[in-house]
Order: sequence, then structure tokens, then C-alpha cells
Amino acid sequence: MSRYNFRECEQKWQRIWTERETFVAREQLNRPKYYVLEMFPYPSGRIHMGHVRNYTIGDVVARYKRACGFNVLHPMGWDAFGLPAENAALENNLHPAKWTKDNIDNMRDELQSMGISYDWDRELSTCDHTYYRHQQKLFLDLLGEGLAYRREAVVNWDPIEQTVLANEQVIDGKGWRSGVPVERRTLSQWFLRITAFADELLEELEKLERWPDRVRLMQENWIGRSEGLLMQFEIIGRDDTLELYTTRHDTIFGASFCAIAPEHPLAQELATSRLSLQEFISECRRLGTSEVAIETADKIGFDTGLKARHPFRSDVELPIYVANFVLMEYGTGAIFGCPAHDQRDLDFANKYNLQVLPVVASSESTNHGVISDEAYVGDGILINSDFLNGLNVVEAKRAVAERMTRRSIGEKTVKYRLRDWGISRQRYWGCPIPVINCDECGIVPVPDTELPVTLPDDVSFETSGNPLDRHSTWKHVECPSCGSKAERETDTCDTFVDSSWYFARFASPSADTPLDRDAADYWLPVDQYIGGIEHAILHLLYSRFFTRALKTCGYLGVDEPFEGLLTQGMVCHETYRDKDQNWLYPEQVQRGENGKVTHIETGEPVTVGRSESMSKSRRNVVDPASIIATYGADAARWFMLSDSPPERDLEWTDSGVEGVWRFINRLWRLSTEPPNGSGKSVRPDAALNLRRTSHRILSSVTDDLEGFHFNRAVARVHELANLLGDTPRTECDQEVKQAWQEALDILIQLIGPMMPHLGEELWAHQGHKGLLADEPWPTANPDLLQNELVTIIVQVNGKVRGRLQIAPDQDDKNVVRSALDLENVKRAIGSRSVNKTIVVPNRVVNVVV
RNA sequence: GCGGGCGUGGUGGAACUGGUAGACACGCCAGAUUUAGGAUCUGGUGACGAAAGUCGUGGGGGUUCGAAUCCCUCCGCCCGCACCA
Repeated sequence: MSRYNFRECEQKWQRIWTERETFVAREQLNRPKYYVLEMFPYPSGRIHMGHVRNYTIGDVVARYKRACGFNVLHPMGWDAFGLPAENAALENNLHPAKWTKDNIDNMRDELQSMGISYDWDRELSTCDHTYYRHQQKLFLDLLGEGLAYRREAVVNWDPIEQTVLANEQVIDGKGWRSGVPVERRTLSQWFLRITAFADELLEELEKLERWPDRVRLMQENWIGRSEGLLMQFEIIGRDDTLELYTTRHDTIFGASFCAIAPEHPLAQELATSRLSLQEFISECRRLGTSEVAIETADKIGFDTGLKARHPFRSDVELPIYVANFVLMEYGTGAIFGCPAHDQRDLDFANKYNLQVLPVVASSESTNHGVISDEAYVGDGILINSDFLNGLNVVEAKRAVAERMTRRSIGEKTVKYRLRDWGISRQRYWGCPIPVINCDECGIVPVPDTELPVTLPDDVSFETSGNPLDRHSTWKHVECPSCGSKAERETDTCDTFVDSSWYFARFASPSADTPLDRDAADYWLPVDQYIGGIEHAILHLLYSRFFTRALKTCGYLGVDEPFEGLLTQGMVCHETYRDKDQNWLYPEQVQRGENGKVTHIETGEPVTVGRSESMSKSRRNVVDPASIIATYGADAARWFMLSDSPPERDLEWTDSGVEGVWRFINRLWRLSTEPPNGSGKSVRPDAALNLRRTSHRILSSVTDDLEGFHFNRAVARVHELANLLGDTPRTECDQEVKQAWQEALDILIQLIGPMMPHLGEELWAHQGHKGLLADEPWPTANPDLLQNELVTIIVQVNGKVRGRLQIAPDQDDKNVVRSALDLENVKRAIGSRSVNKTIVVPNRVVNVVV
């Protein structure tokens, strides 16, 4: 019994595909295009199972669409800038460029061993100046369009590292490495004006029909459109007014205080002369800028002593507090607090003994809206509210808005939670922002002819802070405008910028301009994008924004970058712990005959935990490279597609991949040593049965691949393989032999996109001359899909009592007559009389007695 | 707290718009073959029952001739968002 030599075969076919440029994509205007893209990886050095799943799914789609006649673009690249390279540089004394390049080389090898149908000619890397020079050009174009700008913004500042930290690098208000409290510092930062497209980005989510609903919902919440009222309150004893924003103007008569953000200009102004307020503001700053940090803190405030006059009750004066829970970034940075109907305001009021006046009474409530610890935020009837009494919330909002608008102290306003995108990073390993800061001329763009602004190689990471900032020569330049001494911008771009347009660059990866318009027009948008749900908001929203910005600058003609989106689930594995609760790697444990799991080295029992997503910290990881070395790429790929639907989590098991390996060898034997029929009886209709089944399965696998139901496709292929194994391929019966061969060819074509190496090998073994990869997708013969007989279920009172095998599309009366004739049905009816019968054509007869 | 999703054998999961629940696979059991096997082949495998049959898709209720699927309610798990005014 022979075995499939995957090592030899996989390498052979990968070589042939490369030699024949099978997957090299070229623009062909007369052919329909299909652009499949998987989210490009960060080059960490090794691929993990998540990549294997992601790229396998993408490859199935690419190969399938290719077979269907589409001109497929399926590229791959590297999201190669970012912090890990700098950390590695520090730890291993390696230059980030060198570290990144080595990692890319290794990961490329690993990816290539998977046999994915990438057009490697289009490979790009974001850290390569041939890529980022164009990004710099795009940045300058955005600057010209007013879509990029610089302003002061609050950041997390690590005083030891002398650097800005991302929110996720702040743990419990402390720097992740330094361990010292992070400060909120105001720095000049670059922003992209994503808010200019807030409405469009929200509205057009609706059009993304091939996106998962939950991703669209997440983006909707993230953009967070709200309709409210912008209002002016008189500040007693001052000339200026306090501008605030609310969506609950109906509760205006319940207002008992006003609160402003620590960064609010009024707070800043008052702080200059009051030390205690300064201290309070810095206390708020120590919280960090992350919303989570602000959220978990107690609500505290500082009474400024100032009062604001209530707009409808001139006798009521509201104390103005500076409060830590008011965000400068949202609305106007100032609110009025109505404790009875907002939980935060209530917590705050209870702490500072402020009045809690209920103004909205729930229609069900029996206590006239009395509030203790829980604010009432629902709808109801207005009380204690002067001219609003008796109205509901919506009516009251309208009434307040009208009156305030008439008095010119209020204006209906739409606000968004979405904020402009801060892209400044005080780091080395990123795309330099191509501007020069001149004392005379201000911000001066680097002239196009001087692009790219490349990163200097001679940098050290020994000392803290941004290496670009302390570089001896790099940042000192002449102002391109006036010629006087000036400095380069030392901030680099957030890596999300790099990934916001790479999909477009793939259309013309070596163009001299950022994008070749013709190529972009041909290939874009991406027809199917595939990646993890973790990018549901930021990456996808930034890319949607960037696409619109690029359209504004005339680079492309589409609004939406990704027409279809598939978010695949994670790869999970059981977890293991020893008796001291230390995590163990799967290869450190073994399962004995009795099902007991023990530590291989110590023999001690191991606690098996539930399956969780593979992660290094839990050690429940399986290295794709070792799986590919043991069972081959096709086995890993097939496993990734079996069992779980792509959008759900998948559990990796040893027994599962062993099962795949057995299946691969079964297919191999079907092709090389077909069952000869010794000792088996051949059904008289064996040939027809084979043909019907193989065409039915061809049809359903085609549907499954169209709908990304890979697990169902796998099941159907198993079914066909089972039937082939059960049907002797007798040499004496020409009809059976032909049907068998046809079915085997269909089977091979069906596995082609999923197990491409095995597919090619079997295809060649069957004597076909060309590559399977070049073979058009087969079509099922409709005649063979029509069944000669259908099985109709016969129910009595909804319970199955028998089945009929009859020709399809029969008259209802005939069907009922045959049904009532069945022995079992007669018995079930007994002496009762038939009340009525329901017939579902070709499916069910239900006899009601 | 708000929003979304999910709950089906020992396990992963099938079941299209309500119409044969458990496809397919893993595991397990029995047998064959083999020096042996983690290889291969055959048969079995939701529960209870000798069988006819009964029960069965997280619990309870409802709509329907008929419910895993629709509605209500409760329980459990997962994900996202959140001092957003």
C-alpha cells in the first residue's frame, strides 16, 4: 500500500507554479477581475495558526474564482513598520531594518511552503522607501487638501522613556516598561481629518452588503452620531458664556450643576491664578488619556466658585465644576449635570451634595420619579419643568430647542464620537512625516523632488526618546522655502497609515506615482477581504477614510475599498497546566490509554483546561511549520477548512489533523489503486448512481464555495470519496468504469482550491496534461441533478410514520393515496378518521386525524 | 449598563425560505487482516426499550397540521462598546 509523498510533491508543484508564472496577475481589460486580499501580516518572524487559517481561506477563494474564469489578483506583503522592531533592536542589539528583513525572509519561506497562489511579483513592504516615499507624497497631498493638519493634543507621556505611549502601553496608569506614572502632556501632533467624512462613513455602511452586520454595527457605534443642542449659559459676573452640548435638553429643569473638562480653556484660565486647581488638573492628567482609565476612576470635581445662570429660571445659579469625567474631545468639553437622569451626574451629585430633582417620570412608576442611587434614563412625562410639564421626552426636547433657538442661546447640532486620527508617533521605525519646521515660514512641505525622506541608518536605541530627534545631522536642514536653518519633523506615522492604502498599491506596486490610475480603476475595489475581527473598527475605518481621501486627491475612483469582508474566527486549542499551575505546551503532555493526561517528563498529572484562542502566554500553541513538516501543507489547509465555519472559532486537535492525513492517503489510493471489486456486488444502477451523486456534490460544493461554507464543502467531498471507495471500478463494466473516472476527476477538481498540491498530483496521475490550476471549474449536468425518485415523508399528526419513494411532482391526490396505503400509516391512524391532509410537494405528507 | 451573537450526541459541527434532527468528521465499541501497529478494511454508535415505540436541539410557555428554525420569558456562555453629556 503506497503513501502519498507530500514532501516531494508539494515542493515540485510549488516550483512548477512559479516557473510557469501561474499566479502572476496582469491587467486584462476584456476579462472580469476579482481581487482577493488577506490582511497582510506584521513580520514577527514566524507564521502562526491564525495566519494559516486566514491565508488558506483566501487561497481557496482565489483559486476557485480563478477557475471560474476571473482574472484574479491575489497579492501579499508586509506591514513592516512598528514598535516590536525597535524593542527587538534594543534587546538583541540588532538594527530594526535588519531584524525586519530577516523576519520577512523567514516568513516568506514559511508562507511559500503553504502553496498559496500569491503573485509574489507584487510583494511590497511598508518599511521599504519604495513604498513609503509614496505615502509621504500622499501625506503632502492630504496636507494640501486640508485633510492633514497639526494641533496641540494631549498624549500619554512616559517621563523616564521620554516618549509618547499608546493607550495599550499604559497599564494601571503606568508605563509598561518604565513602571512610572504616565503623564498627560500636551504636544504638537499631526492629525488626519477623518471627521470630515464622518457622515459619509456612517451613511455608506448600509451599502456594504457583503460585510458582517456586527462589523457594520461596531463602526456605527464607533462613529457615534448624536443629535443634540449646543447651548450658551451666562456665567455670572463674566462677559463670556459657557458653551455646552447636551442630548438631554429635555432635562434642563433638573440641572443642578455644570462641569467642564480639565483641559477646558476656562479651567486653564482659572488655574493660572489658583494653585489648588492646577493640582487638581494635574491629578486628572495622571489618569492617562485612555477612556478606560478615566472610566474606572472615581468621579471627582473641583468647584471653581463660578456660577452659570439657568437659561429658563433666572433665579437659579448652577455651580461650575471642573470634573474628571468630562472629556474635552467630545462636544464642547462642558456639560450641565442633571443627576436624576444620568448615572454619572447622579454619582457626582451624591458625592458633592447637589440637588437631585426628578423631571421625567416613568409612566409605570408609582413613586413620582423619586431618585436614590439609580438615575432614570427612560422615556416618560415631564414634571417639575415649567412649560415642559406633561410633555414626553421627545416633545420636551423639541420645545426646549425651539425656545433656545429663538433666544439665540441654543442651536440644534449633530456631534460625533469619532475624533480626528492622531498619526504622530515619536518613534524611529515608521514613515517619516515629510515636513520641515522653519521658524520663519512655519510648516513647509518637503518638495516632491526631495522625496523620499528616508530614515537614517546610524541610530542608537541606547538612550530613551526618539532617535530621530537626537540624531546629529538628519534633522538639520535648510528651509526649502527661505533657505534659513530649519528642522525636519521627527515624528513618524502611525502604522495604521501604512495599512490604509496598501491594498490600492498592490494594483500597481512598482508605479512611480503612489497609484497608477488605470491599474487602480481596473483592480479596485477589493472584491473579497479576509482577516481577523480584531480589525473590525480601526484598520477598516481608516482604510475607508483613506480611500475617500485618495479619491478627493484624484488617485482613484471608488469610495469603498472592500466590497466583501469575511472576518474569520480564531484558532483555539486546549490548555494544560501542571500541578503548580504553570502553563504547558501541547508537546509537553501526553494522553494515556485511560484518557488521563500527564506531563511527559515528570509523569505527573496535568489539568486540562477549556479550549482557548492560541496564545504564547497560555502556551497552547501549535507551530504551523512543524505541522507542515509532519503532514504537509495540504493537511494543514484541509484541517483549517473542515468542521468549523470560517467566521467561528476553530479548535485545533492532534486527532483531527491525523484524520486529515488518513483522508489524504485515502484519496491517494483512490487514484493510484482504485477498488477492483473483488468480493463485492455491484449495484445494477452503480454507474448512474455515481454520476448523479458526483454531479449533485459538484453542484453543492460549488454553492458552498460561493458562500464560503468551506466546512460543508469538505463534508461533501468526504461523501464523494466514500462513495468512490464503496463502488468497485470493475474493468468489465465500461459504463461503471467511465462514471467512476468522471467522478474521480470531479473529486480532484473539487479539492483543487483546498488541497492544491494533492490536486495537481492526482490530476497528473490521471493522465491529464495541463495543470489543475489552469483547469476551468466544472459544471454539473442539470439532467443528472433531477432525481428519478424523491423520498416523501409521511407523517400522522406531525410524527413520521413512513416514507414513500415515488417519481417527483406527482399529483397531490396520488401522493396522499399512496401515503394512506402504507401499513405503518394505517396502523398509526387506527380507527380514527382523517380530518385533513397537508402536502408539501416532493417533501412531506401530513395526515391529521 | 447598552448593543450583538450563541446554546444541537462523548467532541467539532450539518439541517437553504418552518417540512426525515444529528450529514460529514473526530472519538469510542466490536470484528477482520497483520509479527505488530498509531496502517487498512467491515459493522455499530443521541437516550430509554427485547421490540413496537417513546423521549430528544439550554429551561419553561406560545403560534402552527408540523418548530433546532418564528414569538414571549428565564438561565448560561461569548464578543463589542461605554463616564460620549
